[in-house]
Amino acid sequence: MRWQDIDQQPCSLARTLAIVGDRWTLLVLRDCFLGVRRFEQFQERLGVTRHVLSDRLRKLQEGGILDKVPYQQRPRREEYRLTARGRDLYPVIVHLAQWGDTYLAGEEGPPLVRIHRQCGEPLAAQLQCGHCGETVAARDIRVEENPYWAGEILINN
Amino acid sequence: MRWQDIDQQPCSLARTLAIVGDRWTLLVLRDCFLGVRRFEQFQERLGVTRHVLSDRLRKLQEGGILDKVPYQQRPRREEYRLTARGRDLYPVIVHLAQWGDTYLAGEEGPPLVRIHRQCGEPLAAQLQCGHCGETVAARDIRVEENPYWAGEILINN
DNA sequence: CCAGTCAGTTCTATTTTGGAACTAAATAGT
DNA sequence: ACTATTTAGTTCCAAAATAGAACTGACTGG
Repeated sequence: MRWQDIDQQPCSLARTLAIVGDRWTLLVLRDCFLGVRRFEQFQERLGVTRHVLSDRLRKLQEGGILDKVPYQQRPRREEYRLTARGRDLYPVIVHLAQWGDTYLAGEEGPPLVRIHRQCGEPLAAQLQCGHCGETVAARDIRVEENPYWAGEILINN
Repeated sequence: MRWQDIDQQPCSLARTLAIVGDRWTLLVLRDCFLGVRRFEQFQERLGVTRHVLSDRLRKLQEGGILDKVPYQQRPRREEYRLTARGRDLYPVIVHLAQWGDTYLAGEEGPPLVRIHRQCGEPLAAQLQCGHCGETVAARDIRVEENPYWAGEILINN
């Protein structure tokens, strides 16, 4: 199977990765959440080739994650801003970054600290169940299959 | 900059993506969390080429996310199991999948539902601050720079 | 002896990426 | 008027990664 056909699968994760799962894309989103909006600034900060950056920004736009909005006329120039849908990916970015903070940081410690404004402490990100409010670990979850795709997705061995 | 040098950056997210940010890798992890452990099963479920699968499993191993453990001798065969570090990536998988459930599912609805055993309801994943227990959105976070890398990471415009 | 299982490796063709140069549409300075 | 500068790209080619298929090795079971 070609990667470009991955969005044809029913799996929600596969479909999401069809938009954000390419090389560089999640780093582009990292910078979006740090306030970066312009092509030149993405390019300089990431070190990605302009060609690839252009492609990724277009895909993020098509996926409804970024909006391309003009910030000046004459010459017309546009910048990229997170949509509401895009902001919903924040937990993904935070958990990936926190995993790196925990397991991959050097002696100097992590380069950035995320402070939770409400409590003033560094954010210790956890997965929470919106229903009961409890903190959730992998083993607390049981997976049920949508009967429509019965037998295709879960393993039963 | 080449993608393979991305782990040289101080950014924790970049370092994490050096391990899990390649095509197919997060889908391999999805299957790990569904209980898949064997090469043939990953290959059949994902449709990824054996070559690439072999490469990704090796990188996940080297990154401490999977353990390769023998499940039989004669002929010796090995399977791949999530380590504790690997299980810590569960929130990433859940949030990516939930984003797809929300924005990309077809009329039939999402293919899988994750049930929170403790409360019996479908998981509505949220980002929680481990300090105060509150639910966190992107705008609740302020970012501070480690003085060691002063000026290199944040934008100040 | 032959077919089958499992976890890969090897091979070639196609696709994607990296690096550099180039373009377009202006503005600012000399 | 000419030149340099800014910004957001596009174009070109070489190098690297991926897709698809076949092949290997170490067995087991009939």
